Amino acid sequence: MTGQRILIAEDDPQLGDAVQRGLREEGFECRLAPTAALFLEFVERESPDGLIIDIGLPDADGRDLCHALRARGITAPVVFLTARDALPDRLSGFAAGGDDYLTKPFAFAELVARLRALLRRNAVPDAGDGRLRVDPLDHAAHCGGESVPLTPTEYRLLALLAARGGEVVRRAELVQAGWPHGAIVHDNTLDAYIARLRRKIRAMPGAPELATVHGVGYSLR
Amino acid sequence: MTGQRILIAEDDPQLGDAVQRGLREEGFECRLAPTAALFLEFVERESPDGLIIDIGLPDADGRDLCHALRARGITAPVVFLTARDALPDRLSGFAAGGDDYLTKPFAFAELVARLRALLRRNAVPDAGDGRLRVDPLDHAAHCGGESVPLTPTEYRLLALLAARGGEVVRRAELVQAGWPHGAIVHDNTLDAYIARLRRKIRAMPGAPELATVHGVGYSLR
DNA sequence: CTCGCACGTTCAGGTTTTTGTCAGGTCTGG
DNA sequence: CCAGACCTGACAAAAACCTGAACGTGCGAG
Repeated sequence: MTGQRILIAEDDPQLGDAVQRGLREEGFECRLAPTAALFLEFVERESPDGLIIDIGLPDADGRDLCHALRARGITAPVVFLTARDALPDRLSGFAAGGDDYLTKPFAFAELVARLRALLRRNAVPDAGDGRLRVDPLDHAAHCGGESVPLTPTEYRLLALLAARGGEVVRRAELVQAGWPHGAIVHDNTLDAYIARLRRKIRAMPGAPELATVHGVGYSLR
Repeated sequence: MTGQRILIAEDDPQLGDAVQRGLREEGFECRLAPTAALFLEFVERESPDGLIIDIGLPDADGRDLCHALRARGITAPVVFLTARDALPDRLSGFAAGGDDYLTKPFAFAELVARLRALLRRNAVPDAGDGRLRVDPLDHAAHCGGESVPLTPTEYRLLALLAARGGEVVRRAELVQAGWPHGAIVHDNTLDAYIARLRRKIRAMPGAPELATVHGVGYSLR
């Protein structure tokens, strides 16, 4: 439920899917890239908070990929996944700029634990300047000096809106993010939550406005 | 890259010495503490850049020691060493606020690689000193002049909360930390312990509040 | 051995928070 | 001006949580 964004490079659809689903249940937002090329594209576009890279990708070695990321100034923590656990392999992973290394088969709980440990250390609180910040550490929205607590559903929705900056988020996307278990909710339910969020946000001075884009969705400025 | 100060808690003189010598060759400054009590003293006095802790110390569990460090606002990265590599052991290490976990016997080169990876991103996330201290040596909580004794389970829970400063700790994490042997406990059991902790904490003046974050977990302010 | 104590766990019940929905109104684009 | 989209206060059901009061177990003292 932290809403931190994780990007996964994994070509085995079964494993990739399992990891993705598991992380979502742990509250991460995540996205799967089956090739290094796609992965690079996503990284540039979405600047995720954490990266998981399978070393054996079809179109590149994961370590080379990591090296490329670091060369471009991307500093998000990297966890490598691999079938080979010989020592030289592990060392070359760290040398490439990785932060942790897990050997398949691994326990999913351990992946989560290690990822959390890395993210905890990487947390950069507060970009300041009037922007709205949704903080996974205290499950609240911050803006200016003020802050308001959020319920789980409110949190999921606002996190998505904030993650998109000022971009419009379609209603369907919001519904998917707010009710990840595929619950069926009346169309109106989203409206109601938007209203709640507006009221909470208004309580903070200098907070952005939750603007309606008629017939499409909402955006946060 | 040279001169980073590493503090090692290791009671086996042979292993401790080997690690110390090896790290010196890699250009670290380092110091060895054979007991938790000494380790705490050195940490306070020298504020090292990185910590290596053997979980099986003679006078305390290394995880409790780590808890205590985090509760005091010490944020230097921690690598655990241990002979046991069962999954619950590893998870409890991370839950204690550790950053990495190595199973003996380990390759020295890997220790260095992991330590370097951690130091590389030691951004010092700044811990808010909550004025509540948990002491692994007498298993008690201290605050202001007062102090309250804690039962083992209470200790594990409160230590995790204190280690996270004011951050929210998820229910699942608390259960994992409080019952590291994977015991199955009713959901309600955690509630009961929280209630007890609240009562004990309230007895101390100026103690932080154990706040509920509905649907997520608890936090200590 | 037996008692009392400390600790861990569970139960039942009451309280609070969250959630999904509705009804009735307002707004928007065509 | 109309239909459809949106807004919002209210509310009842559900979920989550709190707490006092047990119960069980292991252990040390007497």
